[in-house]
Amino acid sequence: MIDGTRSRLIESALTLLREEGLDAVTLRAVGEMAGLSRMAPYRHFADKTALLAALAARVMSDITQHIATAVLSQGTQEERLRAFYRSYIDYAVRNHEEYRLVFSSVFVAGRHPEIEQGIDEIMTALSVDDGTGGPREKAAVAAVLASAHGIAELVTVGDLAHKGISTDDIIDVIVTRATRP
Amino acid sequence: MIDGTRSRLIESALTLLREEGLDAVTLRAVGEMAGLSRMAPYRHFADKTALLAALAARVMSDITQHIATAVLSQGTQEERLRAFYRSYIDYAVRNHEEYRLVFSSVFVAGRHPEIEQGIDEIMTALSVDDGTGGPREKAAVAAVLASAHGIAELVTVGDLAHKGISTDDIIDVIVTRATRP
DNA sequence: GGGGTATGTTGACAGTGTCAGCGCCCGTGC
DNA sequence: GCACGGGCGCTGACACTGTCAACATACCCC
Repeated sequence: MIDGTRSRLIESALTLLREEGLDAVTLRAVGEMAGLSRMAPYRHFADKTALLAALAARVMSDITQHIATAVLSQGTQEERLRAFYRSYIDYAVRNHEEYRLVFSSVFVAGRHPEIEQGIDEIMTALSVDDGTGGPREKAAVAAVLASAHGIAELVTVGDLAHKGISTDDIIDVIVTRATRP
Repeated sequence: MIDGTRSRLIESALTLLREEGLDAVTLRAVGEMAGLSRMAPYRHFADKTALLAALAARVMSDITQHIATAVLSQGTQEERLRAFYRSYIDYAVRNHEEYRLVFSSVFVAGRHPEIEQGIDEIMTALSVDDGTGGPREKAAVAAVLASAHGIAELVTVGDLAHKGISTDDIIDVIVTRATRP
């Protein structure tokens, strides 16, 4: 354990996020839950945004793991792709408070390396076949991640279920197109 | 003009959002910019979230219009699809502060009808051909919107440009697959 | 032992969303 | 003509937030 207090703070924040939502993640509450004072987080994070970025990275590694186990048990390329979409969206819908923190408006591109690294890891886990990765392959992987994320948000914000649109149908459309010879 | 003050408040909020970012959209600032006091918004919106939802709806109609003009000038189905992706992502990247408000974590599925209606409108504008819309067609339309949104967020949060992944390549992968016979 | 660094604490402050309560104006019914 | 009620607006007050400053304590190296 390199820095026990730091990770204890992150775990406290994660618990608060899961049990009471993003609004409940205040520096005071995080400090208290970790058995410390309200200003303690400042010894480990520059400010609240930095704590949230670390929390987001923590969540992303959770997502990556959740997906990895779901994908690994599958055989064909098509099955793996389908399992990826299902498990990704499943995670996002079930834990949408923490999921959406990751893409929350507090983060700006190029300013939070840990988040971008998390995205990298998901992409790497996704591109099983060709580690070489020409620009075209990279783009294909990005397309998969992008559409998975898009579906997840459309479901949680746009309430697709009540529009008579099934998540499985969307996945089916995409996977069928992607695996067509 | 049904309710002048209400829309003036929304426009003030939009100006603040564009010029100073989401954090600058406080009830006090909005009221002041509209020439009113800090509590004035409460006569027109239940609370701050309601104001933000109305603002999001306002932004969505902007997006819809921006896309509609870009798509209309195109001929073939493939060209239209490509124009849709380009203009959607272009808007999101250029105005990402307001764009991401729409999918911001303040909104929960099923609780903000104006936002869901906005999503409906974009989808309707998208499905030019078959207004009939079987479940399969609806899913296809949702897939397009989802992937466009996903790319937009991956670009603004994940900083794809610095990973050597081109937005145009992603669009190309998707459009090619979608329009393949 | 002495000093420096890492860690944690309390005090204070400006800014926020929101509840209460008060004032003004205007249309309606008597 | 006038009381009245509702729509619209205002200020006062409050609890809560992130954060700056200043101070305390523990530990390590010389």
